[in-house]
Amino acid sequence: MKEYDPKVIEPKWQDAWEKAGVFETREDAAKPKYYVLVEFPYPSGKGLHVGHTRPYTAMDALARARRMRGSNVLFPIGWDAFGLPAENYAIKNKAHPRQFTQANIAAFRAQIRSLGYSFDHSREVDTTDPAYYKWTQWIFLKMFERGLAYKADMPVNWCPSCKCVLANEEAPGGVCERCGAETSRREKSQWMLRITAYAERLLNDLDTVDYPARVKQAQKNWLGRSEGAEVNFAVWAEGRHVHTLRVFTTRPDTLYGATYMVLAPEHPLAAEYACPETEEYRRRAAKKTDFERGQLQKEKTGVALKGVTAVNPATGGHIPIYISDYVLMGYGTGAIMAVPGHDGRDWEFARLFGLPIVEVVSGGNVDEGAYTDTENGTLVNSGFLNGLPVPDAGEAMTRYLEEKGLGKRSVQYKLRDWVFARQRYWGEPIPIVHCPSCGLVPLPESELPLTLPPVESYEPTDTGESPLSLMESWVAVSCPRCGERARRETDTMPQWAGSSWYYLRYADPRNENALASREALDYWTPVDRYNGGMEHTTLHLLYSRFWHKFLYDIGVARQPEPYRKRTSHGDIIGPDGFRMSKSRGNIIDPMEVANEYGADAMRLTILFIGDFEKSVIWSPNAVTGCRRFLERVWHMAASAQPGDALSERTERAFHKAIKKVTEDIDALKFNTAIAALMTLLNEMAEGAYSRGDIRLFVTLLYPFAPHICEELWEHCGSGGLLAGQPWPAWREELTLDDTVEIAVQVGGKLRATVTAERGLPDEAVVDAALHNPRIEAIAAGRAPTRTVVVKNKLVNLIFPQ
RNA sequence: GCGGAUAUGGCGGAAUUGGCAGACGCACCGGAUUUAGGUUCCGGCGGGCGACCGUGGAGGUUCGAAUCCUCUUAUCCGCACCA
Repeated sequence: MKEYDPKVIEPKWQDAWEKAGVFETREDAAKPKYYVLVEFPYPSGKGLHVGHTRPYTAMDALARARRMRGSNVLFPIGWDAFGLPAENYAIKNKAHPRQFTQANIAAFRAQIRSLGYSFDHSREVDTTDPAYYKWTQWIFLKMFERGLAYKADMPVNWCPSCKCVLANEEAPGGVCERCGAETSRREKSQWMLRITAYAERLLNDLDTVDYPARVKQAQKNWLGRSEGAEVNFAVWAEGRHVHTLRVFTTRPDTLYGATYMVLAPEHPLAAEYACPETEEYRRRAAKKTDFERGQLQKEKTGVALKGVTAVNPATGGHIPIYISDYVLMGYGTGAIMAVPGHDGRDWEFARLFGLPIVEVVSGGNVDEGAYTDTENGTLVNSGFLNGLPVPDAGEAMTRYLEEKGLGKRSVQYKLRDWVFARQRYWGEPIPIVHCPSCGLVPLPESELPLTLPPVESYEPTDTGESPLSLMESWVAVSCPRCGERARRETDTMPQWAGSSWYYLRYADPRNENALASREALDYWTPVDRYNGGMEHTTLHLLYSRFWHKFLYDIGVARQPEPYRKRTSHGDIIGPDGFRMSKSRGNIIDPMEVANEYGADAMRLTILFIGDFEKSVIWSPNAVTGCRRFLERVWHMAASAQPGDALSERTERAFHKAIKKVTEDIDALKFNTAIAALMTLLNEMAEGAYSRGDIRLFVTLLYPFAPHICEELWEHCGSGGLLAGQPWPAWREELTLDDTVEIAVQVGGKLRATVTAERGLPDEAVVDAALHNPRIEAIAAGRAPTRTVVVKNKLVNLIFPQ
């Protein structure tokens, strides 16, 4: 037998799998389906990185094991190929972004293949393919139909030097990524998706899915549910009631302590009662980016709104109204009642402006600072609430407000609606026409897909519009409703669009009449396992849950939740302990590792290096160990005794390992599964072993290192592909040894061990322990006052002092 | 500030309904094979001469704690003026 050479055997088996089509999946009612999903990659010019290989290798092992265990496994891959790098490439090279995208996809496909991933390539999807984005556009139209897609004025980042609208990611720190100029905020009419309409269901249905606690918690925080009340404050000007100002508060119990009100600078009332001072403040606030507002969070600023006061509905007293940018227009009503006695921000602001601070919950010292830790407090200075504990007082005040028509119980979410437009070329065109008489008119479904026209320049325009806006022949269109001259929407969708429903398309990727057939969705969905990065928890994962729920509501999706179980891999950190980055020069290229040590060794290393769900430092030495292990498997296979019979000597070791490996793969404990195989190999090496033993061994190793296992399977004279073999079963009684080592403790400290038959009665175990010479010496003739026996494991003896 | 995690040998990490801490691998040390080796094989490997001591630190519960409780320190990750 030749030396182990991954460069020869790996392509050999990749070809064999492809030729046999073993990873191509079709519906089969006779088999249980199992849908394993990984986040599809953005095909960048840089190729696969370790961030891809960890989840892909892990899910590949799971998929391969599940196939052998008899499931009909759907393990698809595709390309999330819209996005800025392709567009920047196009700008630079004056070429269509498709060229760049196609080349990258080809490179990714080749790399993925060379690592031996068992994806079903016959089901590939590409978000930039019109046959795919036809359905992305279709979903958008359905949302528009139901009022979930709408246009609204939203502040955007504006670079005055590039004359360009930037996404938040393109303006880190309030500075244009491209030219370095300071960006400002501008109002722009933008497409929005009403994800907030689904906030409650997105929150409640988390109870119905199996996600890691940290993922659920992050989504809960992001959704940010708060219970409280809306309270109406009458606004007076020139001696009469001119407005009613609604505020949201989580603390209606503190209403007696509300000594002033604050409006967000963007609040309409602030414009109505403007004076030069407030206008100046509003201008300055408008210029600040969100980032700058955040930076200044400690220092309060503001201006009084002159000529108006508000009436505190509890006290009946008039209180002043301010504008300040510590109040956000995007949350609640854009106005707050300020309770400086019990809110740190209000306290600071009140101090700055010399406003009254009233204590309404006893226990703190409001002269020193806001007293906020009030769960167990009692109300004071609060009329009918005096003496009530805080929770009861909140309840009493809410009831009072509702009875008097002064307010009502209310729930608020931090979640904002989703800005669903980019002024870019390389995205799905939004299939809407602007008609002077009909307004926003959706394209008829029959005109989908609305494809991207070729343009001359891919640069955004001077006005910050998409380059599509310059394509007069494309933009000018007759209104689908009235036939008059109208113009197409020229914004495109954000990159999150295509990835919000791709897992449904995999079920039926070539369907021209529906995004997927009902039969295919009934068979394949929901996704059984979805693994992805923590960084997608609050964007992609939430967005796709939202789209899925919408599709469920209109009868397309078959279940209310898309993913039954979500898992999240930890990051791989550079060998120096820092996050991998170009500037640090600590990037590990998985293709280089695979090239040097083989794909199998690379896969094994990725899985063995640490707990899959935790972040781990890449250690170059770990590859050596894994490669060495494979070499050892190879050499042992070469020198195995002929014969198919399994050795009796290692029978129990095998049954233990089968159980361990099977269970660990399901639990994503790949590191311990591989450790168990190393242990097993060590035991095999202690004596003679047959080709049959090797065959069983490579069957167990196959999900992790498939190429070498196929080669050795063939070498051992077995027919067919290992990929098509059944997974071995274990017998529980053979996973246990018939003798056990029992730890003997005295007073909880280990003093000896005794060997005993499994299941020996407690008294006999104690007896054996007491006859151990070491224990006899300690006992010195005394009898134990107490004995604790843990069956087959341990006995603890307590002797009198 | 809020929320979530993590802390175990020289290193990566095992061990969780509380029951022999350090599985497995790396590195290292010794030996064999090898004229050579990113080879293979065998042995050793938490600390301490020892009684013993050891899972970030301090208490506690328990016959028994890496594991449970209280407090605390450090690091990492989200979110962040959310009323």
